[in-house]
Amino acid sequence: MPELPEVETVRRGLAPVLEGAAFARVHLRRADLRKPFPVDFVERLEGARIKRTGRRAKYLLIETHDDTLIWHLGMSGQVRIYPPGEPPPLVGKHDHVQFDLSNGAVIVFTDPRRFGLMDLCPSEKVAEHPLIKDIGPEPLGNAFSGPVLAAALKGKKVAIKQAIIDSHVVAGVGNIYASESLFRAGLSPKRRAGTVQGARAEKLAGAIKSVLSAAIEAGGSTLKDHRTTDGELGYFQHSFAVYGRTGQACPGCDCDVLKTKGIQHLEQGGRSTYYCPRHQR
DNA sequence: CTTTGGGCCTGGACGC
DNA sequence: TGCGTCCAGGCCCAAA
Repeated sequence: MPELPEVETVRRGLAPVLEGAAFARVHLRRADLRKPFPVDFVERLEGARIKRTGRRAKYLLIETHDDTLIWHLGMSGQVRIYPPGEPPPLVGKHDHVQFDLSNGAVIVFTDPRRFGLMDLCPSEKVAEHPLIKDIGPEPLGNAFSGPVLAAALKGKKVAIKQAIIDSHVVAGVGNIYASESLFRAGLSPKRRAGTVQGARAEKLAGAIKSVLSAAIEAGGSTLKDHRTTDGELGYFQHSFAVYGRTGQACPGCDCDVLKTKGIQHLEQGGRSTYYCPRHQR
């Protein structure tokens, strides 16, 4: 499911409910998702007070005094908050984890495809965690800029589309926002990554920032699975310029769909890419 | 070192 | 209605 904007949307929903509360009970309904849960997962969390919520790339970071819960939503993960006083939810087939909080709220993690994962890590060591340590800069942070992106792309022979979904290059950009960013930057997804330097890198870095920021403001994009923690749909999918719009008119140029072919679809590294060949070079 | 491809899972859409 | 096939927002890891 989720790329950076969807995970950030979930984090923003969780923050006011989690911060300052403690995990009262943790219900684990299976031993593993993509990876096994730590054997002492429940006992380490129960009773722990939550100091803050964070996010690194597509990982949610739920920081308690001792441990930080590192939580990935995978492809199909959803997080739902049931406020205090709501009747306890029925346990669904794919509801794998439930957190009962000291403030009475209940958090349920549902993940049909089970590509999500949870791990625990001493809070002071999160940056060195194997899942986290090699991730590139946060695209919305000051550490990400045209020159930084250019340096990461230098010498790369893969297509720029594949380069920007590589988490070592920049954190949190997945398949949808890669297409959308390249559209905003006017760059062809097929262009060799190493040729994106100087002004082109500047433009692409700016495009990544702008599209991710806009998507967060819209509560993310809901294609199938993504929901906010209230169960609401995101609505940025209505703002897609190219993703999933094969054959439709390009919103960035005046190409006549009857004469040209409009938005095109191609496959790169086994993933779908969408772009306008006239608008993007 | 970089790049590619397989694998992990389920469910929904589609064609017959 | 039922069955098979294909596709999906991620990412790890082995192999080339």
